[in-house]
Amino acid sequence: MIMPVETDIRTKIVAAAYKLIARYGYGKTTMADLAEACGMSPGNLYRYFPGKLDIAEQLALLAFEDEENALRELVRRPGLSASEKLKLFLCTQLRVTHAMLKDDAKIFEIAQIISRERPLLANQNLARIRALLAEILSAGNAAGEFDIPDVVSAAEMIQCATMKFHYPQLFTRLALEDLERELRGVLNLVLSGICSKLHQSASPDTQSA
Amino acid sequence: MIMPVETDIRTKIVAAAYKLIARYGYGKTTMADLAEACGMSPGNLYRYFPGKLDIAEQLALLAFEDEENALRELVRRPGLSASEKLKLFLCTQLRVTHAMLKDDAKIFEIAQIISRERPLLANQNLARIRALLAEILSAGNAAGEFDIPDVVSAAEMIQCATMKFHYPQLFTRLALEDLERELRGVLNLVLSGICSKLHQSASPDTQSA
DNA sequence: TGATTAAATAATTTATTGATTGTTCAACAT
DNA sequence: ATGTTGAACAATCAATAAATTATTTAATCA
Repeated sequence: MIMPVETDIRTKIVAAAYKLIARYGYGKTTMADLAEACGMSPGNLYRYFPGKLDIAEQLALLAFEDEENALRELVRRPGLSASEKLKLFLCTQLRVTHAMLKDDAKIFEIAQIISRERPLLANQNLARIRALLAEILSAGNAAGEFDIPDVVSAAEMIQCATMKFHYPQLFTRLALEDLERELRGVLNLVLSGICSKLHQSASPDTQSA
Repeated sequence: MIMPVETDIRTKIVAAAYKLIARYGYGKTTMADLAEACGMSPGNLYRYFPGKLDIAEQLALLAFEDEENALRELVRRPGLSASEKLKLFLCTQLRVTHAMLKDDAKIFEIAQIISRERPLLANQNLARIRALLAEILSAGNAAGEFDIPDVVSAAEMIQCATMKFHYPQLFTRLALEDLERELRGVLNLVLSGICSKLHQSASPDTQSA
């Protein structure tokens, strides 16, 4: 009863925040602007969110969720080998990040702010992505494509090995094509190590997405 | 004739700068302080260096050189397998960086400033380290330990895969032990891929430094 | 009584001003 | 003529005041 109403106004606030922040950036979007866009006083916002950062957190969580859903859909896609999925997964992630960095810098900034102020959330996002990676690796094991004794650990190590491509902004000014080339190279190296002997000669040569 | 004198004063300036910066940091070390320490006027410093940043650059180049020399000595050390050398090389690099971050933060800051203001120099340092990596890989090939078709490319990819450990300052919430564990995991993965079939069962299990 | 507001309060940002520092260069010293 | 300085100039930093923004709360409204 109270829940739906509250949820509707929260949702409305989040949607309005998304629009304003995409346009003006987080810092330049004031609570007064947001309240006006929602047709209420600034003080009323605090009945729905403890503070400005919490609204940003909600936006970041939605962005993480979108990313994870897209990647999960990939993982569940039939007709691809595990190697192909691994490559597609990580290349997609790189492309999405790179595109956002380029085209939606103001929204991207929210993820950065949240990563700094709420590191647990960023780590949870990484953990969920790792779980998806582990899923690919498990499927590769089950299909006899991979021979990985511990898929959870391997997923963690693959994530570490591809950290440069998860947070390209921290490491480099390289163009997307260069980053993709590097990522493909790293993945070929990694795949050489995890592919079972039966697939060793074929998988590292398979073309990526 | 002019050359030895000029070199001596440049060297003197660099040495004085090192002392002052190690103590006060780059930002708090003024050209006036430095000139006084060298027994000359501030204006005279500009006969030897175009600007303050150029003095910092010289210090960074010296630090890069020290690092590279230490790693080169490692690479040339007899009695270690290529796998062991690879692990030792990258673990040493991580430890040296981590220790500097902890114990010589003001000198470390210079490398960061130069990486930002003079990215070419930072990239050249990475390239020289990559060449040392390639040397290890070549030796592994020659010893029949590795089976790498293109050691230059593999060195590049190994560097990309270990980028997280090259810049530990970006992951300050991780303890050194955690970073080392991750690095070992990544290297085991990589080594699984580059070890020749004859060494496949032994090398990934070898204990690191 | 619960929801909302407008004003008050606290915190942060911005603008302004003065101080400091990097750099240049005319003047001076050798 | 070459080397050096100290003052002038330009750029940056630090301190302070003013403005703005986030948040809280007493008062008002439905």
